[in-house]
Amino acid sequence: MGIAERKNREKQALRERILDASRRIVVREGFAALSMRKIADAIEYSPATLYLHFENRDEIARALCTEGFAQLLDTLKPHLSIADPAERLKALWRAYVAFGVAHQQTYQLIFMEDPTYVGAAFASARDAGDDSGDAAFRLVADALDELKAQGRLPETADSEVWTEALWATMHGIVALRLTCPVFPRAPLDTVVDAALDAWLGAHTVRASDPPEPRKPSGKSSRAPHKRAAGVPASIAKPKTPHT
Amino acid sequence: MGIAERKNREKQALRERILDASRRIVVREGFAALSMRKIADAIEYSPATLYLHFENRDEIARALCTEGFAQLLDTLKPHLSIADPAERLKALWRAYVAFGVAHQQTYQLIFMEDPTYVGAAFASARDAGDDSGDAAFRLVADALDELKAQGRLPETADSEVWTEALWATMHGIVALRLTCPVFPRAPLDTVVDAALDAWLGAHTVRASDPPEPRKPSGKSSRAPHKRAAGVPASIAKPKTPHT
DNA sequence: GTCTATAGCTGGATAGAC
DNA sequence: GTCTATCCAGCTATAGAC
Repeated sequence: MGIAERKNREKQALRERILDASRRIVVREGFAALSMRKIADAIEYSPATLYLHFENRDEIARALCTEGFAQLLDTLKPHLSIADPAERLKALWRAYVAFGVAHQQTYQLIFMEDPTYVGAAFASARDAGDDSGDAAFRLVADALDELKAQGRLPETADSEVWTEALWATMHGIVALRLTCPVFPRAPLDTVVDAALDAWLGAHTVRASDPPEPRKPSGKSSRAPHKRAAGVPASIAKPKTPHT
Repeated sequence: MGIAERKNREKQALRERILDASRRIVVREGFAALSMRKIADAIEYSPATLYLHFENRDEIARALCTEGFAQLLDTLKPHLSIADPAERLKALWRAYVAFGVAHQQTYQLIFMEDPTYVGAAFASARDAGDDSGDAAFRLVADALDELKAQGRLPETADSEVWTEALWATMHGIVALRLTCPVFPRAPLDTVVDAALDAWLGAHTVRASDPPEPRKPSGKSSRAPHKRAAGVPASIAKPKTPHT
């Protein structure tokens, strides 16, 4: 069956060339500029040929999303080994923002273009046995749980909710940066770090601070909370139901 | 000059009809679906006529942005009279997010479409004597300063930076909501409130806490934002006693 | 001021020859 | 598998008649 295999390889190869060309176009000119004609030109095939490898333009777009999403996750991976959960989270989200800014068009394609694209990226990651989309979610939530266990986050913090909120924050920073010229006036890193500090505390690891004897009382024992070591009041304080 | 005035009025009226029709199209079908042909159809004029009132499609888009931006600011206005700065900020940002979700296409047009549009909205608000874009910025920053003065925010918090970070957070929530189907899993309000609590503290007013002595200079590194008497024209109700 | 008519372009997608 | 040729649709914008 050597012949069939070779043909298969060649087919795969062309598919790759199509995606390569598409990626280059998107990166250079943005997703709006991606047309079948342009791709065909770039790879020196006729437009009709593309349809033998992809059903339509959307399928190419989704393939690019999947790729880009995997690339993003790869970028984050190295930071997972950081022991301290707060530092780990900070490194992760800094890398996330850096990716978004460095790969504007890719980031935009994945998260800001067509709602079906993100879904596809998540789903196809799932299908690939590579549960990475949801896994990334869990990694953040787990780190938050670690922090909570160490008494460094309010007990009332729901790690699922916080995960989404953190994501929104970082996405917002990237998104505004890409589509809103008046943002930011401060250096981007400053804003990122301010946000991370607000969420996770401005502290470095406080080995000295013993995990606080958390009263299970839940209700705000309006504590003599020393606003310890740069921990923003907002975070250090237990949540009280607001009026 | 009654005749000239009537003609002028009629011209204005048609301009309005064009914008009305455009707005309806954008709201119903999204900005991408806005074409000169479609507008002309909707108002039962020929496409050519549109060019007598607007230079091109972009100018119509920018006009819609300006409108939408003003509408957004109007939505926020009522909350400016809230005395407690934390509560004021929470109300403002909740309203901001609510606007974004309720007027998806408008929000998207202003902040997520073309980078030049936001700029135009800000700028034309400025030209109208109505310094509202920047004013909104200042209102948030001022509220943060109040909080700081009351010792409810860490002294190291740069209110300019926090303003941008808060904006990014809320924008991220809206943006993800609009373009990312997997977000949020938790109810949207929950995420919004979690974010607001994280930034501003879950506390209600603590009258017992003595306002901390305020350092006049702070560490606001960037601009010499003097603007001392610069109370915003349109938005600034008698509120905000700023420093 | 308003219309008709149209130039001129870009695009997705397919039929049918080779 | 690949190409040529082509259909059809949509768009912006303008020229010139009325």
